Amino acid sequence: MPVDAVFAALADPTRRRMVETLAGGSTVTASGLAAELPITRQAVAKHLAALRRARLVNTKRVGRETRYSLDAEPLGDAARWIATVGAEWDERLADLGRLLDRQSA
Amino acid sequence: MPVDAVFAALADPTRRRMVETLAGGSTVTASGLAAELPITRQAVAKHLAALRRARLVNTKRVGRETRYSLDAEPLGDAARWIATVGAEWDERLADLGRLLDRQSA
DNA sequence: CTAAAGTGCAACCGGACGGTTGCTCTTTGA
DNA sequence: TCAAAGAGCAACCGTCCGGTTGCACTTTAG
Repeated sequence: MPVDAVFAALADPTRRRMVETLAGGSTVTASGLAAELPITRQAVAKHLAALRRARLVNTKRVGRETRYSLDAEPLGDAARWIATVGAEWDERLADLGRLLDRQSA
Repeated sequence: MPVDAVFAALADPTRRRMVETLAGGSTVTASGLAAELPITRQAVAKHLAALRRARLVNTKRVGRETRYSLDAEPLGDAARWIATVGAEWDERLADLGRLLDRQSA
């Protein structure tokens, strides 16, 4: 299941911060990203690999640097799962509400 | 950050399946859940503990059994994060964000 | 009263994870 | 041309995770 990798990727705060940075539409390199974070460039590269595993990020080699950009489509899959489960929950609440209305009348 | 625990909880397929089961509104015990899964009762208990850490599940002790029920509210937090970062990318995610804002108001 | 059911706690195991250091390779710019 | 920049690969370390077994405790049912 690809949604596994998406939720796993989003579970790490460093990775979420990276996604937030990329959300503006900017492309970034591992070294550039590491300059703004308290971790090593290699650690950043590992996080970016996890995001790439979740298809949340695209890579493009330009000369000696690798530029990463966001692909938000897998986010839709995760959101869809949440919305589905939540819909059943809301349906249950709707049922409970109708029951209470009937009993109070 | 509580959203850490939510995404981490949803990253495991067994845990997502449990949430789907609970989404119907039913309450369940660790033993009852283990009967339908290919894992031990103790493993189920650990998964339920992870869901409880994410506030996705409520516990209620009744006699000798512990009954678990779903609390979908933290799902809204996760969905809201996704909708925020993905709003510029996907109009559907923007719609989800507006929906969540309306429901929380 | 006693045995079974349901739970909780603790220890253990293999593997994945976050992070580091060290090295090599390619590309670029002065 | 040659050193610096950017990246990739590999090994290592401590910790967490999913899962198991074993045991003790409480509650229920016959």
